[in-house]
Amino acid sequence: MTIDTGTGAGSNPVDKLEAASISADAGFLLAKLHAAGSVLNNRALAAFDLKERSYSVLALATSDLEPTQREMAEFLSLDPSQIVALIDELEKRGLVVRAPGKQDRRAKIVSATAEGAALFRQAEAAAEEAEAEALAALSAAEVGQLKDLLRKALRARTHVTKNE
Amino acid sequence: MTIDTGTGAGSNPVDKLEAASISADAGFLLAKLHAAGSVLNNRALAAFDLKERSYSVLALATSDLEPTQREMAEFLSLDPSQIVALIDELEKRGLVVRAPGKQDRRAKIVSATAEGAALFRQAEAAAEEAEAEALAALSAAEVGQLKDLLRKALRARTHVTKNE
DNA sequence: AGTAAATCGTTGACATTTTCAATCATCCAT
DNA sequence: ATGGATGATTGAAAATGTCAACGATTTACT
Repeated sequence: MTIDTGTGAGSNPVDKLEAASISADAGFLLAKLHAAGSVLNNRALAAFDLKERSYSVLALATSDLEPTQREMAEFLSLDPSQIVALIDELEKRGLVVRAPGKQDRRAKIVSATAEGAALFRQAEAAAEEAEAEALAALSAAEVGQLKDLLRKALRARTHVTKNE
Repeated sequence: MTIDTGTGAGSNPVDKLEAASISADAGFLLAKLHAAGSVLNNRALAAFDLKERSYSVLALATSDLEPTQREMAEFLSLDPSQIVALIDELEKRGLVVRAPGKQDRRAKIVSATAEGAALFRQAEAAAEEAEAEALAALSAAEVGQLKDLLRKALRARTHVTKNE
């Protein structure tokens, strides 16, 4: 695997745009790093027939938190109907199962099968590699700082919904 | 100094999922904050009939950097054909114009009209407010840190394209 | 207990966004 | 000059996002 770091000599002609005012925008920087990371993530996960979406659902199902579909939807900022499709797919592959909620039988608790958990562990390792690659320019300490800042920014989030 | 936000009163039932391993993933945190920020951004920009996408294009057009469409596409991590549509729209509204490239007449340099620049300045103010809201939990110093880390992570980026 | 309102998952329709191949015009190297 | 690259554009196909409606439950109220 050759990591083609071209930045040395070439000085991409696009770099000039970094002088634009929008480069100072946190949302823009966030979007860009997220986009770059997604590519690497999806590339790594493709080996397991997963995408970021299904991977994150599988991650929640593998935890012992007994998440319901609705909780997943909210946590992942997805529409509940999207969760349905993702779980249908994972269930068809025998990676997760739906069980009725204990106190609320409308709800469905999604949990990973043994296979699902095993696949997740492998995928997780690949995802961690991808993350390392995406953040290669940062030291371990800086990665920690970055995560802390992101978490802190998110924590106070007053549950932003799209409407209203 | 422990800033124990949140858990006191509401304690959303979804918060339990934060214990999932995926919460430690930088890509996931990035995605989540980006999603939350986008909602606020788009909400703020709607007042000017702009979305994040058209806003960022307008931002580049307003700069004196004379970006071509291809440069915009690469800089914004968008497909060139998407840029076409965005600029068609902005041009129809009289906010930007296309001019043939100086050395390369295939290329088209996009620049804002006076109206476009004026609209951008207003929209920019609104976007800054939205950003402040999205990052309200961070101090000014922390916002600066966050931006620095994001920029640093992006700088070394070896121009990741989707296909190999 | 009985009823009305709210919630969960699901489905299906529709809009928006992404992705990609094909095309024309222009540029660049030989 | 000719052939191979590159920039913009178009259009089609696939993937995603959004939303309203529905049956099955739960919850709140009387």
